Amino acid sequence: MKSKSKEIKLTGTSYALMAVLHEFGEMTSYDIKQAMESSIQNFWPVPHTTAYEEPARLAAAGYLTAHQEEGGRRRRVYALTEAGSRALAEWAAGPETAPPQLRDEVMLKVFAGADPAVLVADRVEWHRGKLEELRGYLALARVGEGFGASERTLIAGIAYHEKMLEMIDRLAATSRGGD
Amino acid sequence: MKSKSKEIKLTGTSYALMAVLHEFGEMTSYDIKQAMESSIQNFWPVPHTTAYEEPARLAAAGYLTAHQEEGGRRRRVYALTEAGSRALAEWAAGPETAPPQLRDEVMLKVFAGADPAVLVADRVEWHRGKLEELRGYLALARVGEGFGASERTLIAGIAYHEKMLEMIDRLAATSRGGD
DNA sequence: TGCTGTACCGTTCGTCCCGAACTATACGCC
DNA sequence: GGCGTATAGTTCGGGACGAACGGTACAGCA
Repeated sequence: MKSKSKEIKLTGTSYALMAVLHEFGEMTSYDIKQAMESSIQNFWPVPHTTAYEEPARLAAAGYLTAHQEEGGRRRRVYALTEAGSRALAEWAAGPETAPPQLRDEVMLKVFAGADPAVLVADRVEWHRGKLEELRGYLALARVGEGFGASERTLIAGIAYHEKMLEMIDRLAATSRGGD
Repeated sequence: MKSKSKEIKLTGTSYALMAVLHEFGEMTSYDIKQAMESSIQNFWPVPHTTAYEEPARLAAAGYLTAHQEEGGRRRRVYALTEAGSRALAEWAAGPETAPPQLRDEVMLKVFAGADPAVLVADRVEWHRGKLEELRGYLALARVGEGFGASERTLIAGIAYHEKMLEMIDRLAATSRGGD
């Protein structure tokens, strides 16, 4: 209708990126990357190159505007277009969601016959580190702009890691007791 | 050394597949698919086409043998080679693991501003369904061959879904109470 | 014995996604 | 003005995904 922009498939990652732009307005790729790290990272992880490649894709399809700075790093600044906002809102309003997916290499190794002991100890450390990290982001978010989407996501992330730690505890206990 | 087979990168998915072959021996793609569904599915989901494409890749690289049946469906039967077993064992023995990754579209939608109510209700149902499914597999596994890798993975899967349900409860409670 | 319905089984293909490796810019500091 | 380091940005090859489709087996029944 409004322009002969290339049709692309909007994926979860596309929406994640647009949601960030929706919350914070104009951003460079680097800003996007940072914002994702301190918000939805836990529930939708992406490699940092996504913050460079995906906006270009979305812009080509008309969901984002892009202007490149003249000097210096010649960064591109992205913002949602009307079409982008609409697509995001429509998607968010729909009741269908794909089932959640977990990828856990520790479990995979255990499945392949590995001894859980060391792997699990590292994993516990990892979750604890994540908890600290998220609590840090949360503290910043509260000081900053009050209550927003990022904050809710961070709270959920904290709950998630706590539950995972409980799960590890429980599995360790039962395998000690029940074997 | 032993043959000029093509070098490929072994990914988590490669090892998942080899682990299944290690546990059950010779299998067709379809068998592999079924076995993965009733074991590591929760911790390493893959689309069913993987069970057809990946073994071919692995066989070309010398990690699997393949013979095709003569009549009927002309199915290919795969088995681990020496090289495959070794690669799997070495990988499983190593202490490094990639951090776990979760992808959750419900959280993503909430982040994008969606109302959690309906989404969460569906999600609770989904986890309950999974619990039933896994308990079913577990019952079969126990009747079958006794205690194996699959069974341990199923038990962990059950713990996982239970914890996720707890997490949802808790988040619902705090957002009701704390808002 | 042949038809038809349905469950089971297998493959192709275009696009998306990933991560290793690399390059470039900014800026403080000696 | 050169050096170190943190920050910012890009390329590219191949793995992964999922929609769509095609083939095979077999039971039931005419």
